[in-house]
Amino acid sequence: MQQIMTITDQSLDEAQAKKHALNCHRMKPALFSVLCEIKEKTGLSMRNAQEDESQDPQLVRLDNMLLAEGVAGPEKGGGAAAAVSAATSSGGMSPDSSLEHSDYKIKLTQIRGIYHTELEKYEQACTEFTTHVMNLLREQSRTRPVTPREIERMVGIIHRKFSTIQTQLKQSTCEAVMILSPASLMPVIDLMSQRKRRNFSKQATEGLNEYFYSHLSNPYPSEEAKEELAKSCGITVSQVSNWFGNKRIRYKKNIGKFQEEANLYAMKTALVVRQGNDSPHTPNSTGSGSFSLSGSADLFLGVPPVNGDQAAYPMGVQANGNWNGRNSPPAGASPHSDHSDNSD
DNA sequence: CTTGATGATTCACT
DNA sequence: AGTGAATCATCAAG
Repeated sequence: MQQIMTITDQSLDEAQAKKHALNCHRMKPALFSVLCEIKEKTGLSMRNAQEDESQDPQLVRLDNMLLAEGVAGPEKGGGAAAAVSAATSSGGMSPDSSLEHSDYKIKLTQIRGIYHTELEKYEQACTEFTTHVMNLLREQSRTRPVTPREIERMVGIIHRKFSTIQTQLKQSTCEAVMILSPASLMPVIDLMSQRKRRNFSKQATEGLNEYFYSHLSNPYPSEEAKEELAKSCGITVSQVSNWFGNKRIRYKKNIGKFQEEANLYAMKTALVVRQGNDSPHTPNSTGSGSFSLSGSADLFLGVPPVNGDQAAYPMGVQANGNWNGRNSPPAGASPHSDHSDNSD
């Protein structure tokens, strides 16, 4: 036993020799059975039987994003040259905008290249390390009991450790692409000053607006709804909160201005509802419980386009623009305040 | 450059 | 903690 414990202190050759000697030692079978017994008693083999191999949601998200940005997916051609040709031959684009685009494409290709070489390195290192550990364990199984399940578990642990590295790689790649993509062209200096405000994508704004106007009587998404929106729009939950905060206040300040937009989204949502079945966003959080807004509850399709001045406001908001009973400024008009929910 | 739009931040309130 | 309101900072169009 002492020989085994001190084996790591010796030189490699010495250790190899000693190992061979130990393997052939007459006491080896006895030692093996003793180790088996110890193991059984301590219940080591039973521990952590559950092997939860669920996919990391963050990794999935990053994968999707990289795929969408064209960094992950299948290779489109051969490097920067292909990128340039792709940019120049991509439909009817004006010369300078295609020039800008080609620059962007080149940068994207660079990122893509770095990403792929790093990913390759990562995968190689991972498999190398895994096989190394497996070999070690197999080797050890000659002297101590090692079940296949244990090897499997060890491999799982290694993979999980490595996947954090992978996540980091993907995350930084995403960041690089994000910095690159919005303005198509951006000096590298901007890496330092990330205080810039960037508009959300059209898709994101549409998603947010859809929710806002289809919940106009109570545009306060729950935490759950915020998360869902954040996911579907590719922004963070706090950005969703910011957006709704801004939207509520700006809507309230100038309802007339938003009338057109409101009608547009009401129409849109009505169409979706009419087409039935699961819409991409959360069902409803109006509190009224029922799902019955087929053109009545929150939507206000009947309102004709108002030109600037106030005529018929959506029922969600009262004349002074209150949703809740929150601090209500000098109302003056009819204090018809109640829960504006369920406006039918 | 000006101006309006918009995302973020801050502060007070409940 | 969530929100309204004011404000700041940046973007984008003219």
